[in-house]
Amino acid sequence: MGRPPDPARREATLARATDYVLAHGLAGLSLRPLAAALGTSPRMLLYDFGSKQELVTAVLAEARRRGATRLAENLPPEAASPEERLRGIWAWISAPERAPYVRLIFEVHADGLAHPENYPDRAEAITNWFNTLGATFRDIATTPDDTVTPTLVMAVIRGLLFDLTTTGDRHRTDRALDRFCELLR
Amino acid sequence: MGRPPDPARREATLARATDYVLAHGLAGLSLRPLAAALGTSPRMLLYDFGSKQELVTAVLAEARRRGATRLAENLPPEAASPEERLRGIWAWISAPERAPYVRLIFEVHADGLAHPENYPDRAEAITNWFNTLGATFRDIATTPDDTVTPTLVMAVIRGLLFDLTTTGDRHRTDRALDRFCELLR
DNA sequence: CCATTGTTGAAACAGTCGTACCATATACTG
DNA sequence: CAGTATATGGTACGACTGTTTCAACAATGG
Repeated sequence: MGRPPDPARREATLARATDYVLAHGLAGLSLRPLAAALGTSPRMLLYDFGSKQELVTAVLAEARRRGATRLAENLPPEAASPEERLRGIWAWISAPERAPYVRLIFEVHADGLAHPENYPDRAEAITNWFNTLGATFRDIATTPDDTVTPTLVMAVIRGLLFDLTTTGDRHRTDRALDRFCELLR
Repeated sequence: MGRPPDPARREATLARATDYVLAHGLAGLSLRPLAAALGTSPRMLLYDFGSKQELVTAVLAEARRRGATRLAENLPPEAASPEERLRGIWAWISAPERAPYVRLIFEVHADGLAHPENYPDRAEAITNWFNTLGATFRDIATTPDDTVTPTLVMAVIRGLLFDLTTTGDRHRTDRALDRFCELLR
């Protein structure tokens, strides 16, 4: 008996909170402004998520879920050559529409360096869909279980993203990827 | 007339504040704990630096200055081959002793993504000594004023640092650099 | 109706933050 | 000595933080 629970409310809040975090970043996140933007109250956020830390964890999980989904939708066909796939992924991840996700990745990484205790599964949590991405390049590896080539490919992508987000110099970063493709041949 | 100013105090405070920031990170930096650790008071920090923001700016400038100095001291000789220089720089920057600097770089980068207004000269401030570093590889460029190859080299280093600081997997990241060296030949 | 369970608002708590204000101490000149 | 400039300590302000407490309201079942 009693009033039936409404799990949909928490889901809806989580989705909109994730939008908010992607738009405003993780660094200065505060319950009151977040609640105001979501049309709810800090009281309800804690009611639904228990604590700010748990809310953040849930938001990051949701963001990761979204990223993985969007990536799966936009992966170049298996049939394409490794180079075509690399170019496709770079074009996708470096597009302005992905900027909020990219920023969040760097924010989480930096926060994880200062507070590792908040990210118990940091290796998986942060690099999860980067690793998924890296698996795409397994066929340019030297041996079947070579993890080194995917690591290098991912490092180039991450490093160029660092550069691009800092300097905004798209031409130079695009050409650096071209150069890497040449080296891979 | 009057009591003579003591500029050395500000310098000493700046040096020790830089130590503190390198040890504790930028993210949660707060005047009271900082002052306590330095044996001074928030009052004096503001007296010497004007505001927290100006103090942070000064600390970052000092950290950058130190990084450039340490780098200059440890640069492999000009005579060495590009590959030897790349390996030397990787060994230097990825050493545990450089971890505080590396963390600070990633923290500043992430903060700059969220608050670009605090880093008016971000392209220079953040990438300054990375660019200095990149200049070291000018001779493996395809043309005299090629900025693309240094960009790629720096991206590999930054990307591998991201990976190493996240996963702690030194073996895999070291081998990824080996692989990059092979590609460069 | 009542009892029960889920939901929500308003307010307060205990703390931290950067910073400003006021007094005082210190070290120098004349 | 007085005069004057720098250097400090102490304190308080106003705004914020995550979280708790208490009360009320809503929707169900009996």
